[in-house]
Amino acid sequence: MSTVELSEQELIRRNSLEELNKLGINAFPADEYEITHYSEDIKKLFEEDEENEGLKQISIAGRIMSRRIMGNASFAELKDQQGRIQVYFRRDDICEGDDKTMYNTVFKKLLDIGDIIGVKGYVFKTQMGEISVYVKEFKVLTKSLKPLPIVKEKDGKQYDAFTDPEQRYRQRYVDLIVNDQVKDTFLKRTKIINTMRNFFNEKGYLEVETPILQSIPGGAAARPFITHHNALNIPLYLRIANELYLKRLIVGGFDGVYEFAKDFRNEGMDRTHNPEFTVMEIYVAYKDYKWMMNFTEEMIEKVALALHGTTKVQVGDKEIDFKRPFKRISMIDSIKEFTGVDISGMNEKQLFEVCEDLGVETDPSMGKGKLIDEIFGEKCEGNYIQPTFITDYPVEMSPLCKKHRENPELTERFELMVNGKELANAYSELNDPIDQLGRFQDQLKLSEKGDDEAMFIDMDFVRSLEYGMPPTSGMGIGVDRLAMLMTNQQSIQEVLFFPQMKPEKKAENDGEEKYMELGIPKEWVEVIQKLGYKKVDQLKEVKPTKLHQEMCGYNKKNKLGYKNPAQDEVKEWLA
RNA sequence: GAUUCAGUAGCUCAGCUGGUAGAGCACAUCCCUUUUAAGGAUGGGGUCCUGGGUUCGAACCCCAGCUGAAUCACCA
Repeated sequence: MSTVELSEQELIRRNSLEELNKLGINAFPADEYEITHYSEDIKKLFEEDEENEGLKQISIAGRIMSRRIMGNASFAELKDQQGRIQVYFRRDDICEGDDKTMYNTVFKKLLDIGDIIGVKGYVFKTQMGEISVYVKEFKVLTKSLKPLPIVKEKDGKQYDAFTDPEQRYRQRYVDLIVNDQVKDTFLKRTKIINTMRNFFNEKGYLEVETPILQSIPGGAAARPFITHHNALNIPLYLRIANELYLKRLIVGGFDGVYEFAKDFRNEGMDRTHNPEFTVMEIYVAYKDYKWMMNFTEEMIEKVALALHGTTKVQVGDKEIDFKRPFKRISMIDSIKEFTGVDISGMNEKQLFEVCEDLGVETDPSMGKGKLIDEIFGEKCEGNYIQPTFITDYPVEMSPLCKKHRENPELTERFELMVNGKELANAYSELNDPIDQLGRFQDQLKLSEKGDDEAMFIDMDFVRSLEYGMPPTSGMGIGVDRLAMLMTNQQSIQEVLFFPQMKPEKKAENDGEEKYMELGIPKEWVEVIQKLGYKKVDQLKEVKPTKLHQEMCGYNKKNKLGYKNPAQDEVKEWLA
């Protein structure tokens, strides 16, 4: 990077780095630094027993988050993995002899907020009553060259918070450094996943991995991302679901399999959709969707308890209670409840009329299932704030789901609605290969009719069913959305470390060489670009005298100390 | 994709009706002290998102674009 592009504060830090080197201090040392304690543990241990022998000699490391520098004693705040702790530097303790460089120069002048240091010393309590580390010795572990946003806090209120969403998501590392509450969300996310994983493992179910690159993107209805395999010379798709692979494993004889899967869908992005997202899918043999409802309830209740110690979770301005059992209602009953219309047994034409009456928008490509789904989505879905199982979906909507044991127009399917949105989806899995093939073919017809999200046919999956899949129930749950609910975040970006963003646009400069070809000295190229002439072509349009003046002016203003070019030289470059 | 709002110092944000670019924190220099959003004084720091236009004059008005956010649409 050229020096003209650096801010004043960055230049000062680079300068400090050089000064450290001159003092023989490596600002990026290679050797291990021993850590005996972390910040929060120290505070806890000291609270319990101020005479704790283990705290008389400790070694910690972390990032400097604030400094209060005084004459011969200073305070700083170190941030480590657990949190923050104050450290106390005294000149004459750090520098025992006459040489006070380590304190006066290294600590006071050459270190900055953001630098990572290691500290050895003992724990004590200051006059102000704050548990702190008395520094006997410190070591520079990493110099930070960019200034951090400064966030101050008092009584839980933040001052000058680092809030710009774009910067927070693009530079999540900065977000994590300065915004302590962000880390907490992600710790909870992991805790959610671990709770589920332990729950499954205790039941003896097997965690598996299935292909992400698939030649047929099956198992759901969505537009896939396409890529290409060179050696095989075939298109491959990033998976939109892993369902069909997990069921193949049930065929293969595993009675319970699950996967925390990244899926990819090439669709719109908004507060609840990211192109890559995490879904947990689980399949258990010899069970049905009723069993799965109980299982799902139990799992979610466990997650809430693990996170909050209670089943009640605050989400926005609502309190959601994940205590078992959840309410259960069939889709048809739900529609009856919210619209007063009983749609059972209606044909496509009648359903179109119902939609018209209710003011639900339709289009001619819609089939029965889609119409019912549309009514439900418009009129019912948003009403389910407390966890509710919606059961028995129309057969057209669910090509992988077993027909209802009592009504062949319906399927044995449920979705779990929470806070007005779908959270989980489950079936008694369709295991009749003939029925399955027929449903796939119906999907193909839909796709020919113009439905671009109808499913692809996976003949190998049908073949696997022909060998026989035991009756099985499967469930999928959106992990990101579960994390949003459980951590009270309104945006999926807040529960993904690195949400998808548009690429940062780079200012398109012509390369240095192009300028130098014109005879412009290297040192001046930066200046000319900084003046706004990012392309060589732009130079052709500017008067040499003007450019000459601008260059000399810049040189003077920024005290670069370059030798100004003669006007004739400038004229020659532009000739 | 549509609409609305926003983009000014490293960060958070002011900037009136178009007239010399501002504050707090951070940074630098000096003084002082077991301080905690903790001191005091002084100072440096800007492509006012980009490109056009209107104007004697644009951070401000107009047009186009870029980036982000919210709502809607599409999409589970």
